Amino acid sequence: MMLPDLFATDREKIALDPGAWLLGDFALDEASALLAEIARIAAQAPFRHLETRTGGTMSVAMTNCGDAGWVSDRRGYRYTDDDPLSGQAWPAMPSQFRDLARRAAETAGFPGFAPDACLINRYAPGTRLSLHQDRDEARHDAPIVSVSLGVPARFIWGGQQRSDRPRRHNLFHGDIVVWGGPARLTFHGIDMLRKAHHPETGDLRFNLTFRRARLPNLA
DNA sequence: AAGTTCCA
DNA sequence: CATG
Repeated sequence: MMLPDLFATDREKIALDPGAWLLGDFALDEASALLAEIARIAAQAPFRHLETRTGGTMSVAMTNCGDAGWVSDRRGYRYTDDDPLSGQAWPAMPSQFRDLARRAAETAGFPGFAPDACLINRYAPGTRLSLHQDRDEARHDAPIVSVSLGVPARFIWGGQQRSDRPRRHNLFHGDIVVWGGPARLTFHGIDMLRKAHHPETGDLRFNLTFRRARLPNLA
């Protein structure tokens, strides 16, 4: 509707910046199936709280699927082929994930997106993710595709410099944000999650973040 | 600073 | 107590 995103995004396509779009409700029809896949992945590669280089602990719980998974520990940030907890490869990326990410990217003007990594974030009440860039990927020509599920959150959308004043947008169950090209390294984050209830996730929010982490980006 | 704490 |  004409009203800003107070309660729902209602399949709007909102331009955040050149190369950055909020696709309201884009994944709504398949959200239940996505949550079921998350549960299957988490049974194999459990959610865990990663440490940062400086000894802090992230409040967001994370796991991954795909050929590469994002991890943080006292050595820093990087992508790994295997889950450090099990020594086994990360669970395979479900074809539904791959297809959804490709369609969302295409809708945002980035055809041919072939993600090889999907970071899965789980937010409980009080969880936050402070302003950062996604810059650990081997190439930055592929976009980022971010899928929101469950309890709504306040998305912090900054600029190309950390000092740029961020704007904020609500992200609801089924919304997707895509950013690439000139927006690929935009600073972003999530405000502290407010306690709320969603019929499919209880008081939790899940986020799928698709990236191209490794070199080949051929279809 | 993909962290936490403090303070206006 | 919420926000920056």
